[in-house]
Amino acid sequence: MTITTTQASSNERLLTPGEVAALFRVDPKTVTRWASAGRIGSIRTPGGHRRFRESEVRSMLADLTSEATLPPSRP
Amino acid sequence: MTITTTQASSNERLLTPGEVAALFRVDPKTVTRWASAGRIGSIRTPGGHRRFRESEVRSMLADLTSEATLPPSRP
DNA sequence: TACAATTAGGGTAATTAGGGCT
DNA sequence: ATTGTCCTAATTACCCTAATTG
Repeated sequence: MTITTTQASSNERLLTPGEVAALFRVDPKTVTRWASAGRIGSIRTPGGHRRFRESEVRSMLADLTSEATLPPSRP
Repeated sequence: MTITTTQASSNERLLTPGEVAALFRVDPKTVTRWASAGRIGSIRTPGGHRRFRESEVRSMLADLTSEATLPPSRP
């Protein structure tokens, strides 16, 4: 099952640095550093504050779930 | 408009390696080894640091507790 | 306009990753 | 075989003030 939420960027829900930080269990400053380093896409408000695409954040969380790929059981 | 949050694992509370280590009374490095060996699920921050699901950790702790509390239960 | 909360910056501690070793 | 400790490099957390947000 592949939920391909291909939403236009206009309808995309945006998250604040604090919300993203809560999801990753990190400090909001850390999310800012990710954006500065280009590790996560960001949109700037006219005042300079960052906003993040919810779909991108969720996919990052889901993708990094499994650490060690469990090999299939030996028959 | 009612958005039924279909978030499988994203809104799960996460714990840091140090927090998990404190709960198990082990060194944080040991928790890292568990993750590398696939004995415990882990999520990676974009920077490479690991986060662990609180529910999974609690479940593992419950198993330890029952093992330490209950006498050998198999006839 | 004023207000409380959040964020952007910059600097300095504290954790963590990774490997190797006992 | 699993855990603990030592090391370095990298990432993250907490301190501050000023600006933006809603």
